Amino acid sequence: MGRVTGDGTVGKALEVLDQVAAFGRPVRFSELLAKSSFPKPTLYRFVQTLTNQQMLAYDPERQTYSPGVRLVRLAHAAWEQSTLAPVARPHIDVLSKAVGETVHLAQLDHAQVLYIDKRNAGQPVEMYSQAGKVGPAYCTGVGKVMLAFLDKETADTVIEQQSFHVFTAHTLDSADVLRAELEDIRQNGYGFDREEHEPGIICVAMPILTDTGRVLGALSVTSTTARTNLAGLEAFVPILKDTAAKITRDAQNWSFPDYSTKETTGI
Amino acid sequence: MGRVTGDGTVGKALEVLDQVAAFGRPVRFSELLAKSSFPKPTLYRFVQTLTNQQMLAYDPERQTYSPGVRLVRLAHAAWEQSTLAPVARPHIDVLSKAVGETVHLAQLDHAQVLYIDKRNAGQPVEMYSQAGKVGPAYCTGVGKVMLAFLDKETADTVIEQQSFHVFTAHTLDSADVLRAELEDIRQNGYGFDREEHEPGIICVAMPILTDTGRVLGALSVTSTTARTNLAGLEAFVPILKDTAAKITRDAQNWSFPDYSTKETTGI
DNA sequence: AAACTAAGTTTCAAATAATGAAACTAGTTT
DNA sequence: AAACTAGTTTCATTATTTGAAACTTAGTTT
Repeated sequence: MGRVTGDGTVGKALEVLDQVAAFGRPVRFSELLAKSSFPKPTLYRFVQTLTNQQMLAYDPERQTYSPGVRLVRLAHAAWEQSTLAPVARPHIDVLSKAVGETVHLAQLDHAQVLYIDKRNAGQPVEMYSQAGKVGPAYCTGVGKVMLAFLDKETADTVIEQQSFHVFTAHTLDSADVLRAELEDIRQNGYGFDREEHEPGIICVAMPILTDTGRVLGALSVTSTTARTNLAGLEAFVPILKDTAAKITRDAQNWSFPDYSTKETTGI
Repeated sequence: MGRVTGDGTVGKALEVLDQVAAFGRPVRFSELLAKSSFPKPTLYRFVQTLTNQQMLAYDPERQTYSPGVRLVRLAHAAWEQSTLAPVARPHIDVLSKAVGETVHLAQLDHAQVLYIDKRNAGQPVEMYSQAGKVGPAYCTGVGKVMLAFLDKETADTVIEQQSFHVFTAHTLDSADVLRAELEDIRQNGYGFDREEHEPGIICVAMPILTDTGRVLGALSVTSTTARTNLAGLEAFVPILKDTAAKITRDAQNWSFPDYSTKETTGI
């Protein structure tokens, strides 16, 4: 660990913010200190500053810090402006209704899959997976199809960063096995998750590419082995391909209004 | 508008981030410069740093900046840990099914309403599209019920910061009118939005308070004048009160696991 | 109750990073 | 080709950050 930060004070403060978020629960100053490479007073001042700025929230009762609400506000702007979500939304709605299964929209963030939208079709079952959640790239459908269409150099960098942690009996557990799988995906134009991340959970995934072949993101339809199988999911390939094409089209035509009138919005 | 930042370099950088988000669309460096109080090279370096850090995203084609994806990841952690959303989720699900109308969960952030969850009666969960959105406090149901139960000092500060922009013929347009309305709300224990923000849109709102009366957030059921009226919405008061009470209870019992095992999660 | 311990907070001189006027570069328009 | 605009770099000055050490609580042990 202890990666070089660069970007001066601001970079260091953001590193602290990431560390707090990485805990996944409210965390005490001393716990943070134990994991941090910063000396005590330095870390202390960063935490104070971030708390003042509402980037962290302090619970005086438990004496713990967690990521603050200001992030929620900022992220809404990010989601609307810097992700595929607003462009893809209407198409995902249609897709979701047509297939009657859970649909995910994801992008690549560093070496991880970042889920940016989701539709629970049928029953709103189990997991509250939400926009903003991250997952591994090497063992998810969306992750693999995005990796498959990256340029070689980027792909190598990203593959190197995969943990290849074995989640199930089907998890691809090395770069070599993964590379072979990616070659297959390039041939087909789409990919599967064969219970590689969670037992019983399978999906078909389709990359969303620009006209020039650059990876924008990926779509997937998820189901369970109890309800269907890979052949069943493969039936969704045409509609997935169609949806991806529409998102590509709209993403390229996407242009932002050049007036800055405050929205009168209705929630 | 040239408010003092404090918190040194980090505070200034975050001010820049807010400014970018405030545009609500991708923005050029020069546009940002025109609105910013920082000299050109200073602003330039902040924007560079924030872009390096993925807090901003740069579109080289259009030469514009927008809030970056790193925020989406961080906000997920904030949403799960520093808001009422995870505690309220199951209760809102129940409420939403029972009332068959749109349900909102909000908190107060500075002087604004921050929506942290939403259920669209018809469709299943459609997250993040609305979580993170901010709205005015003086002319929304959730805003007013939260203001009504703040301690006097905080309330005064917050009321002072309201714009009292007139959205509709029913918008409360001054601090005095608002204060009278808040008194009413304190009497009743709940409040309405009588088309104050958008024509045709009405809601009942219920505060979520701790045992000691501190404001945690607010719930609302929204509908349209085409479908119902205030009397119709008032029928939801008992179930709203019940839901709020359950959220209060769970929020107080809420305790985080003290192990930090990485989640094996299933998306 | 004194001594010990751990967690959190403050101090302050030294080290470092941020600052911004001015100058420069690369496009665009007159 | 001159004038203008947007974006970028330079560098001496200035201000902020840094962290070892000391201090303050609050909790625990002897």
